[in-house]
Amino acid sequence: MEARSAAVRARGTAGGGGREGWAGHAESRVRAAGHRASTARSRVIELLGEQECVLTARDIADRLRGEGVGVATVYRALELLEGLGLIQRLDVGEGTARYEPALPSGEHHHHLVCDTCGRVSAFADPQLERAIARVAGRLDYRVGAHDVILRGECPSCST
Amino acid sequence: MEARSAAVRARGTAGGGGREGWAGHAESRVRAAGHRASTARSRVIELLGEQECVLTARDIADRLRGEGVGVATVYRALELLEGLGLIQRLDVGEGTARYEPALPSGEHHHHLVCDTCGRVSAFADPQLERAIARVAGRLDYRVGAHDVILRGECPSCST
DNA sequence: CTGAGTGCAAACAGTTTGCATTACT
DNA sequence: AGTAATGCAAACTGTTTGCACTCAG
Repeated sequence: MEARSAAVRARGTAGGGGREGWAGHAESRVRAAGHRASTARSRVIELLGEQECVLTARDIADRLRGEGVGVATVYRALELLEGLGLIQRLDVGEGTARYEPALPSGEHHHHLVCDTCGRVSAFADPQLERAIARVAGRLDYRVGAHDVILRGECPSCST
Repeated sequence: MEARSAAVRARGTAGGGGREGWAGHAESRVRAAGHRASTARSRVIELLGEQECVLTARDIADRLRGEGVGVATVYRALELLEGLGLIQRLDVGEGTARYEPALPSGEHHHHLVCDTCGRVSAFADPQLERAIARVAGRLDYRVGAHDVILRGECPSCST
């Protein structure tokens, strides 16, 4: 079995991959929610859409600073996108939040964090999802979402 | 099925519950690792042992300030205890880490976070553990630990 | 005595917020 | 023109660190 995220290509604006679709989708949802189409926010969406793996706010801010986009704007954009359910925040515990596009299909994955290099990768497993759904049903709790984080050593660090 | 943590009573220094055992265990492990038995650190351990649910560093610092224990010491104690595997850090994403005793038996649970009141509770589920073990085995990754967080609305908030 | 451990305060990192300015609509 | 959105810088929050002092061994 393989870590799913690796299968998603980061392709700039060219290809027809799933993420390009996401950026467009996000843009129109933001529009539909009554927000203006500002360039700064579009850059943030674009960047998130191009990326195959999770990005920190700092990653985004650093790469957009050259284009005159400020940190505050990045955070505000992320806040908006998260509020609309267009991105998902991931907290692996090093004090820095990471963000990734939430696919409209609802299809999602979970994360592997390397204790050595800190890199975050992704995996998906339907049986795990089923186990979670089952336990969520048992509990006296209205469960709406879930995160699973596996920690250990990635292949390149364990050599 | 029930949220397990609720079954663990917080009983001060009186009873024979599992956590009292933990405090003693932790204290001797710290000793064995070559550290002195300072009062401040003992207070932190004691407090963690009495508590039935996760505590933030601030919770601990606030409650120990009266006894002259400083914030830095709390963080240093938590760092040490985590390094020895005696406590487990939990990050639910609001920027504040939470800590709870790690039982020597290796027995552990996962957490429910209420999106409304922010309260954190616990649950355990052997089948979920099995599902995680299975997926961990499949992946090309040396998985050493895992966290599962379910988010939603707790019974008292969903009324 | 000696140094591990401490408390305080200053330093830090990530994130949020106030406000004057910019630029979609 | 009107106002959402921005950029900057200052404010905040949680955590870490430098340093002189204390107390367990």
